[in-house]
Amino acid sequence: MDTEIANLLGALSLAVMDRIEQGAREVIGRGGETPAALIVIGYGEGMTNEKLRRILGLSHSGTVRLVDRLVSDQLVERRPGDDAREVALHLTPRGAAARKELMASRISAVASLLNVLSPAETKRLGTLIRDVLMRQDTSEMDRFTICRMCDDRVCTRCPLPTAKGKRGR
Amino acid sequence: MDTEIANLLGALSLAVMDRIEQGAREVIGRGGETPAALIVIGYGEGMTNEKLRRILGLSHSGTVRLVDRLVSDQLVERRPGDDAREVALHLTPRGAAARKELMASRISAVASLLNVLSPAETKRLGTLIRDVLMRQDTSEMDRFTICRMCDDRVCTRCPLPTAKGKRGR
DNA sequence: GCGCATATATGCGCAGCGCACATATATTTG
DNA sequence: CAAATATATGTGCGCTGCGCATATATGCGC
Repeated sequence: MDTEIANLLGALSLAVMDRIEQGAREVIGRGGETPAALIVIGYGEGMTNEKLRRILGLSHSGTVRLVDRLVSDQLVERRPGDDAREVALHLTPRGAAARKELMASRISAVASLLNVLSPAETKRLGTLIRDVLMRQDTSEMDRFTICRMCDDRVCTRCPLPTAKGKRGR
Repeated sequence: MDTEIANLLGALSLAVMDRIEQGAREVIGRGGETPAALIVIGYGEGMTNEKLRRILGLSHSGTVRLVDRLVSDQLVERRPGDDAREVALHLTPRGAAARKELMASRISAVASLLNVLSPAETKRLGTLIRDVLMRQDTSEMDRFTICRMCDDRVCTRCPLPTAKGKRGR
């Protein structure tokens, strides 16, 4: 049955995200969309509050307060944007370091679940996951949303259609 | 690279959980571990607060307040347990209906991502996911935790070692 | 300049959760 | 059997994460 496989993927995804979120909380001491925000801000220089908001799927105020937390944790700083209405978000050195640690923690959390497969099985699984992602009908923003925790040092060929999922534009 | 595949699984898992959580919030108007709690309570009659706490990975008080919410939403009722210290949690008719809707929403959310694969590909993916889960080194409680959103009408042969993952015991 | 859209910030409140503590019932031990 | 201990639940309090409504500042078209 197809639903049985959907159920299995749901269970695996839950296990994966549990581990990712736990690791993220250990690294930066924050939960919710805060770790994703740190990663997204690092994709490009000068991410704005508004773009971040759309990628994370939060409200305006929620995003402002999230950035407040990142600023007070000295991981991010607000600089004036080219457009004087905008705030350009930049990682501090501490923020860049935390971001790297965050992504490493995420990869290692997933890998620890995955390393029970043989290399051949892993490769087959990778191909299938790539196919699933490649064939999704995603808007530009959807792609950034799905990729909001992705490790851009590792994801050199993002399968999502028509974008690399790497730039904060 | 192995880490590349880990990254892809992380991205897919995030997409899957985003959709599951959004659907759950639409069905019962609550987030966090509340939907999982409703599903877990439905696995068996007389789930206790303490067992629930361990499965969901929450604190005592967090669990009590979570159950308070379910009770005030008239989805769950507290009955005296066999052991007079325990509270036996039971779904109300409304709770059982919400639970079914919750699980259906979850399956359909995952299936909508998965239906881009051919039947043969889907089957291969199912086999690989089953292998990943089957080979995990999980404690008894880990299994309930991983299965805390599983649809017991669909998951007739849970791959997790040494248990069916179906009973609330 | 004026009206409107865009981007950010703030006041306020709620959901979800943990810590510390209190209470009630079982279980073990002397 | 009584006392100490373990187990299960409930409560006061506060924090994090977030949304709604509103206010302010800047850009853009006319």
